[in-house]
Amino acid sequence: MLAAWRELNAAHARILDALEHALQERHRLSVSEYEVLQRLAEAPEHKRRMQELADDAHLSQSALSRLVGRLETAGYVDRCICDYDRRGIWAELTDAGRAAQVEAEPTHRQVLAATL
Amino acid sequence: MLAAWRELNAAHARILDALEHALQERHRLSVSEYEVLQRLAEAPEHKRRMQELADDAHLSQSALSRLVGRLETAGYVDRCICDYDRRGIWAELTDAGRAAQVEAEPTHRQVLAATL
DNA sequence: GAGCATTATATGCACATGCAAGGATTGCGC
DNA sequence: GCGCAATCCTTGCATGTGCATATAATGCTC
Repeated sequence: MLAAWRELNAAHARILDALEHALQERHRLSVSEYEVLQRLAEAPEHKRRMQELADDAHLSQSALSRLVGRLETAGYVDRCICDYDRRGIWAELTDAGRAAQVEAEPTHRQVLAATL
Repeated sequence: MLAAWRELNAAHARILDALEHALQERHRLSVSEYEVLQRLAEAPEHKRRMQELADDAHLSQSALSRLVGRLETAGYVDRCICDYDRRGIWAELTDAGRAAQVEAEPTHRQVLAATL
């Protein structure tokens, strides 16, 4: 039980480290940032609610809010208000954001292939 | 490949969160802090070099240095200089530290049993 | 043994994260 | 329609983390 947890932890740390360094070095993206771009790329209309993204990325609301803020500053994402529930916010991938995700995808895939 | 990584990530996040909250609530310890106490408890003479502990906990040197600083402040660990290599530092579990680890162990085990 | 690269740890700094609180909107009960 | 709890997001704050650097000790080369 303890051994299994330690193995899981070790594998996670190893892969995350490799991803983090490769994505940062080659694309100036953190793993969480790339993960959000990827989820948006998969989503219908390239849109997703903030709370859904937080769940996807295993982040708190506040952490995700600031992460999307960074992506917005970078021009990768637009925030727009949900029509039928004005509390909600859609994060929507821009063309530049989609391009960045497409560019980073091979790196992501290669690192997984090498470490998983 | 991607799916496997996402599953690994999800499992890790779920278990880590549960451990973090339980250990914090019941014993005022973070997961990394408990992990270090546990490794020290397992070690011969309850002693271990800083670098080894950093590897155990998957932390950077600096993060581990400060973590041991916190454990020292709490009275759970002593730092002592290595005789035959005066650059090296042993972190040594105190009686209070050992007691804290023994007290927290059931929590750790229960959470793993419930989530793993 | 003098100089220099290497190893082991600590610290200044920047930053991402979580928690708690705030502000806005919705929906439910009456 | 009014009040009030619940939901969705943002922000102030404290803190843990990594990177780069500083300090100290070792060992290697000549």
